[in-house]
Amino acid sequence: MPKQTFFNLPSEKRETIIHAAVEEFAQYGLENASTNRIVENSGISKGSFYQYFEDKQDVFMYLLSVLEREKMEYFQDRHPPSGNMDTFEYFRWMIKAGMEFNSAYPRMTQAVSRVLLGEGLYYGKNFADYRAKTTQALSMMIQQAIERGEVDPSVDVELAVMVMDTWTNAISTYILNEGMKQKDIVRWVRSARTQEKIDKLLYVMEYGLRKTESQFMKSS
Amino acid sequence: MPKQTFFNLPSEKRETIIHAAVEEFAQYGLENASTNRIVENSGISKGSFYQYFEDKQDVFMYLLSVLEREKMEYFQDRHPPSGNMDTFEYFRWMIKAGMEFNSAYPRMTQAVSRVLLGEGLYYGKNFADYRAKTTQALSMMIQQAIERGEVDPSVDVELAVMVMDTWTNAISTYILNEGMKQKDIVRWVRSARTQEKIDKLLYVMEYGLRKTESQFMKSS
DNA sequence: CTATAATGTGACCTGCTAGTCATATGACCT
DNA sequence: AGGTCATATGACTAGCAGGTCACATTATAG
Repeated sequence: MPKQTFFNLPSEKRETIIHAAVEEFAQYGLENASTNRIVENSGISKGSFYQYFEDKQDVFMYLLSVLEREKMEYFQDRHPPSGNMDTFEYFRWMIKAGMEFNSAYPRMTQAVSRVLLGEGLYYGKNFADYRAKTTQALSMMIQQAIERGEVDPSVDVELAVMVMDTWTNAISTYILNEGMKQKDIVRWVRSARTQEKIDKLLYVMEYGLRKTESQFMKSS
Repeated sequence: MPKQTFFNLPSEKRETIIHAAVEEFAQYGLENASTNRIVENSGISKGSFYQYFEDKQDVFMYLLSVLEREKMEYFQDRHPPSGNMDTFEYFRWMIKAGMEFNSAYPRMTQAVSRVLLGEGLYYGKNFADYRAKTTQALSMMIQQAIERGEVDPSVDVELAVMVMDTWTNAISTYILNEGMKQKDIVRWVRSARTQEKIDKLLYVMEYGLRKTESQFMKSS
């Protein structure tokens, strides 16, 4: 938490500092953010910065708490349309409200999610070519599946690619991170438990994809 | 690409260098990797490093190409069990083969995917508490849905949480990255096209989740 | 053996970082 | 007025980064 001196500041000055910090984190993430640049861009001195905060992590944690609070307020102001919703309707409503919030505070959200979720899987600058290969291969797979009659021809190919790509990456990340905790990673991957878990994940994806659109059209 | 001098090296020395680089990237990612440390850990001099490579990005690109090549070979050696597979069966087979490959070359894969996909959404060290809140909320949502009879009671709660969490993050990342390209992000988020895209994504997820396990049991 | 080319080396440069601290400013109280 | 305390400052330290370069070593050819 920031020190008391920070909260004693006139609110205008506080906001200038927060603004500079948000821009810095949005652009550079947490590790590569520079206190020097934050200080420059907010027009305070180096010494003052350390009189307000412990370090840059302290600033970030404060941002996180501010965003959390504002999001709570945002959600409370916009009660769900109907009191007795299906859980999935409720989840859908939450996602939509979240999107609205994100687009209302884009830089703030970007700063936080850049740190929490990384640079974003789909938009790394340098590796666009490399990623293009993957998405193209997936795209061809889907098109083939449509030709074979395995997938509804009205399916949005681009969307299906995003679904499959997301799951490929999520599973890969899961295997690496969870697997590194095991003493024998190969054995763990081949174990019935792990295989079943992955099968279920893929089944959820597959079952959703097989007949998306025509069902979707009916249900909406 | 590395310079010719690198390829002239005895293969043992080359592998030592590659090994050190893999470890460095796996631990620190690309931006925070240190050439000094790579040099120390591989027992070569600073000057030599720059006689072999342009810079650390050059090393990484080489790693990427090596991994790509080895993965190709790995997949070619293990032909799919049956020639005439359903596309989803094929995708499932590919994911499984990918898992096998990852667990056979864990550090190498980790190094590359740490750079391409970020630190991994689910395993960032510092924000475990923060993320726990989200997963707990989702967990309660699923349990409630089961009690209400909206979701099959045999559903694996932990798995459903992972599905919902993955999509929450994927959508959030998509909105932020794609939205920042628009001149009016709020308008873009509210547009029929964007809303429909998100609806379809959520529908794929929902339709897959609603009746996962009992169907899964039948089909496997 | 000598001459030439290729490879190896680490001290050194510049530029950045996080964080400190002696000093200066100004507000408020007696 | 003098005294006290919170706040503001930026030069400074120590450390690490990427990258260079004059020189040392080794291999190859004549």
